Amino acid sequence: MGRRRRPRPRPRREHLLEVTIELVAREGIDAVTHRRVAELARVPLGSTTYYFASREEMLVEALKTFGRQEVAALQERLAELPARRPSRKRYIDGLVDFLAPQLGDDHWRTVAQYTLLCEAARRPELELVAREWNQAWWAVLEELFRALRAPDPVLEARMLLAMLDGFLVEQLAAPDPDFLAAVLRPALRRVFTRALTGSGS
Amino acid sequence: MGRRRRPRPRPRREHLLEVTIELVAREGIDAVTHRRVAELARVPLGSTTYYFASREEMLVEALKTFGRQEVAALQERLAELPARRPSRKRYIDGLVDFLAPQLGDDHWRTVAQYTLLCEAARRPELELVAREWNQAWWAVLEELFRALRAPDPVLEARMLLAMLDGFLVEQLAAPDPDFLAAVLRPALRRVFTRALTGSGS
DNA sequence: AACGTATATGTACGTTTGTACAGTGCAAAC
DNA sequence: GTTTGCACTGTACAAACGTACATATACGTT
Repeated sequence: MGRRRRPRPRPRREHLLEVTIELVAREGIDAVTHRRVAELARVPLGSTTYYFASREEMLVEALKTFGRQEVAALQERLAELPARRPSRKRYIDGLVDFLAPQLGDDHWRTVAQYTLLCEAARRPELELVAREWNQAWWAVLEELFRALRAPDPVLEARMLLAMLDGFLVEQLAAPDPDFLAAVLRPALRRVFTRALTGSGS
Repeated sequence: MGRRRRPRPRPRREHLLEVTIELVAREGIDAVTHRRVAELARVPLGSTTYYFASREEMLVEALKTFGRQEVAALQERLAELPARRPSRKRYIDGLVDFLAPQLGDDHWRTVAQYTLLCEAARRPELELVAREWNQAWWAVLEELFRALRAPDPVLEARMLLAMLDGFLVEQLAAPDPDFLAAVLRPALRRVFTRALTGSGS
């Protein structure tokens, strides 16, 4: 919680992990080599083998750390929605605001996120992080639908998360500048309206 | 006519592309090297440089071809749903049947699909294929909702595709054996019921 | 039979890669 | 003041890599 007032001395290791993730997102996993990471982090080559036993470990560690950071960020952001008597509109705006940066400035973080999921299909060590990430979101959305007195918050949450995932994945490849207004907001409106009326089997 | 040695009915190049995609899905893009591809395809190393100008070209070509194959497969499968007077149940079953293999035998194809999308975020050459894939699905689902007389087939289709994408991405990392019955089918039921009543803004 | 061309392959070369490791500096312990 | 231990780094090297290219083969044309 209490943030150190030292701006400089961030541990080397964490810095390397950050650079690695950025590299994964911007240039692909191929680009993650000891030398490239060292160059971007402005540390000597030896550092990369000092802090990590192998390239594999460096990469996996970076992905895990990143995934957990995203979960933490989500929960932190969640705390900013106190919402005693939540309105539907407020939640829609909240979600839109939450997703908006992912389509712009934080675009590369989204790329990293879904690259992580793809990689988790192949690497058992990443399965847990992927699962944690899903569950964090489910919890958030489930809570949300519960607060809105939706009849079936659990399924509702799973459906909404899937939809948001899908939208982000689509935007990965072919970003649409008008996506927020043209698609996301209407879609969310529809989801919330329906969830509240409880129509459907 | 074949002298004696013509066991290769399929052109070499296509075979290399298939092997490349399989490698991407099963071992990651890292694993795609000339030597590894040649080994798996059981062709001499020289072949890989003969058919492709560079590793880059081989990889991109493989991803593009794969993407287009998936689109073709989708439309082919679509033809098997003639459905003059479609019932809701029939479409649900159709979609479930269509997605089911992706979670089992064809799991690695799904991995390849979303790896392709991630890669398209970084490589402009892949943007078009990604877009084509999206549009093919939109067309299919839009048609579907239109046939069912849903009030807003366009938005409906976009929402459903996003949801399906999302579900598949989730299953990538942490496959749930009971996913079809426990999540997908109920979710689809709900989507279709709602779309037909037309509730929502 | 001789030739020409497209297809195909084995080998070799310069680079990049992961990683080991001997060495350096430096602060605390003695 | 010397020793010790540890955080750190520069260098070296075998292995793997992408790619060029000279050579070989197959086959239609002449």
